[in-house]
Amino acid sequence: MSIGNNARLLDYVSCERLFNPKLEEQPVIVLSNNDGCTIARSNEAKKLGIQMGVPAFKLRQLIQDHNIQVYSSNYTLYGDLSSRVMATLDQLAPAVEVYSIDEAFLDLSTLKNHDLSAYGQHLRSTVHQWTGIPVSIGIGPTKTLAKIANRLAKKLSEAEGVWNLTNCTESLQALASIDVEDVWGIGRQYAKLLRANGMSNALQLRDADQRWIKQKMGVVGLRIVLELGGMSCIPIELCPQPKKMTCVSRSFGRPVESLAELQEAVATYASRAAEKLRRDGLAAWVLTVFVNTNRFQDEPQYYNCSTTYLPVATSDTAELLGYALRATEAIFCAGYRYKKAGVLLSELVPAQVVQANFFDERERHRAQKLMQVMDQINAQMGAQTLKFAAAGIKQPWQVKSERKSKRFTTCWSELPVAKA
DNA sequence: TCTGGGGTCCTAGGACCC
DNA sequence: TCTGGGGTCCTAGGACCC
Repeated sequence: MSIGNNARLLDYVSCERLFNPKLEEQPVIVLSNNDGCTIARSNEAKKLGIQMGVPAFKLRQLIQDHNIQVYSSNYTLYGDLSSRVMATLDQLAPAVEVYSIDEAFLDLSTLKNHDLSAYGQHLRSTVHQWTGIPVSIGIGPTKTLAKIANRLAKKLSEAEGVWNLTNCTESLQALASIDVEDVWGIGRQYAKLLRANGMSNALQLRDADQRWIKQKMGVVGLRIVLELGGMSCIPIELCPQPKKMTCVSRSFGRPVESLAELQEAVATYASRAAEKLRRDGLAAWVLTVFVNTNRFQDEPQYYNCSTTYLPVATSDTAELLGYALRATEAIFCAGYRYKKAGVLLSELVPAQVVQANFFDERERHRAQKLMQVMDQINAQMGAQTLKFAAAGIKQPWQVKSERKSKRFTTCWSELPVAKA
C-alpha cells in the first residue's frame, strides 16, 4: 500500500503574515498578477463571503467596509518560503514529490507500522518551528484520498491540522461530506455531468458504475473512481518529468495600441522565457508569439499567433528576440486595444544534445558565454539589472502590482528590520 | 477604469502506411 | 446484410490542475 500524504504547504496569506504579524486575525486577501483576482484569503476574509477568483474591483466596497488587507502576489517571497518548507520535508520524510509551489506528496509506505497521525503532527510542528509556516496535512491510501483528507484537515483548528483517512469506518462519512466538485480531477464540466446523474458527493462518485464513468469521462475519470475506492492509480513521482513547453505571458496594466509597445512587452517575455530555458538546461525548437484583446470589453476583438520553427534549438535570448519581434510584427494589426501577449517555447530538448546545423553561421559558443555572464549578473544584482534594449526602459504597459510586500528573504535591501 | 498565469494529459479524427 | 484490418503519427480541442 502506498500512502499519499498530501500537505498544503503554504498559503500566501501565511507568507504575508510571517513578516507582518499585524495581519494575524485580520481579514487578508492576496491578488493574482495585475492585481486582478483573489487567489488567497484568510479565514476572516472567507467569513466575509469573499470567494476564490473574484475580481478585485468587485470587492472594493467590502474591502473598505471591513478594512480588508489587500496584497499583490509576491512570488519571489512565496517561492523562497516554499523551498524552505520543501527542504524541511526532505529531511523528515522518506520520499517527497514536490507537486506545486504549495503542495507536496510524501510516500509513507515504509512507515506502515507507525502511528501516522502522530507522524503528521510531528511533521507539522517541525515545519512550523523551522520555517514559521503553518501547514495542513492529509493522509490517505491514494493521492486522491490524501487530497480529500487535506481538505478536511484545513477546516480543523490551528492546534490540529492533520486528518488521517486510512481508517475505513470513518472515511465513509468523510467522503459523503465532500462535494463532488471538490474531488481532485473533477472540474466544472464533470461536476455538472455527475450532478445531473445523481452523484453529488465523493462517496457517490466512489460507488459509481465504472463502465458509465469510463464511457463518459475516459480513463481519467475511471482512475478517480478507483483512487476514491483506495486503489492507487496515480503514482508518486520522485523525479520531476522534463518540461515539454514553457510560456511567459501577462496581461498589460493598461491597453496597448502601438506595435512598438507590443514589441517591448513581447521582448520582455521572450527574455524571461529564455532565462527559464537556461535555468533548466533546455533549448527550444519552436517559438510562438500570441496577442489578444480584452474579451471582457465590448469592443473589437482580435486574437492571433505566429509560430516559428528555429533552424537550431536555442536558449539564446538575442536569437529568440529576433524571431519574437518579427513574429509580433507579422500578427500586429493596428486599430485594436491589446490586453495581453505571450511567448511560448516548445519542442524543448536538453541543451547539451543540440546539434549544430551545417549551414548555421551563428557563433553559438560566444552567445552562450554572453548569456552565462548576463544570468550571473542578474542573479547577483537582481532580475533585469542587465537586459536587452528591445525590452524597453519605462515599460508603461507593465502589469499592475501596487500592493506588493517586500522580498524579505531574497533581497539584501529589503530585509525585514527588527525593532529593539 | 478594473476579470491571472503556466502547465499536463487524453481523445477523436484525419492522413497515411502495408 | 455483408464494403479489409491493423497500425502510426499528427493535430485540435477539451478538461483539468495549482
